Amino acid sequence: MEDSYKLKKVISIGTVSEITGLSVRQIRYYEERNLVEPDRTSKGTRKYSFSDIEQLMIIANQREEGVQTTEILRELRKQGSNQSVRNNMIRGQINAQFNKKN
Amino acid sequence: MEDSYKLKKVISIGTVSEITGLSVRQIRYYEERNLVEPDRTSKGTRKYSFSDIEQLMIIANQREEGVQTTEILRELRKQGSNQSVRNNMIRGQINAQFNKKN
DNA sequence: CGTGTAAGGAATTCTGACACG
DNA sequence: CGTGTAAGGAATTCTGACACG
Repeated sequence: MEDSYKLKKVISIGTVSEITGLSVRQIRYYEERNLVEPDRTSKGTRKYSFSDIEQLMIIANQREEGVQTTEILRELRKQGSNQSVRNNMIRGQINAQFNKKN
Repeated sequence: MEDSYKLKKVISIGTVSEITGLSVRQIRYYEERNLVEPDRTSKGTRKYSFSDIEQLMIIANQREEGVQTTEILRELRKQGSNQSVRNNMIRGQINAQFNKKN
């Protein structure tokens, strides 16, 4: 009836912190490094989707292995691990990019 | 990997209010009338699932038609419109109840 | 580079209650 | 019965910055 539950950005940062085990500081920092892109409410509070949370858990694992954020960013883009985006929208555009760049 | 996105209670009341168009007061009142049952964080703030939101939209429609909360409660229980619960857990128990009471 | 923390302010949420009806 | 609102307090979130490394 609505959108995909997985993609809807409705979860605030404190809850994301609890679920992922990351500190609020870390989550904000990963945004600064363009590893996640929450929505903002009219008053500026961040809202995340379940998909974002999964992305953050991938990031957390990479960080544990000592991978730097810049490296993680590359990998995320290369592998297209953000499957939700690929599955749900602009699939054509992304495919086009794949055909071009790879 | 995790649970069903639809059932996980992670959305705070302000966001639920925006999505459903109901006032925060109304949402709390429907809880008081046992029409929804959010989780509570350790510090007492309510957390709702997408399923709860759908439930609330059903309630909103009923209320617009002038149906009283007590009546809505009966209908919800009778029709088992909370499909997510039925689909995802204690299906056996609920079936048992159906066989008993109907 | 990645993350902690104290700082000050703004916005959220909570409960119990009074109001109207 | 269902919902608005003012009240006071507690907890959340935000940003920019300093710290360590």
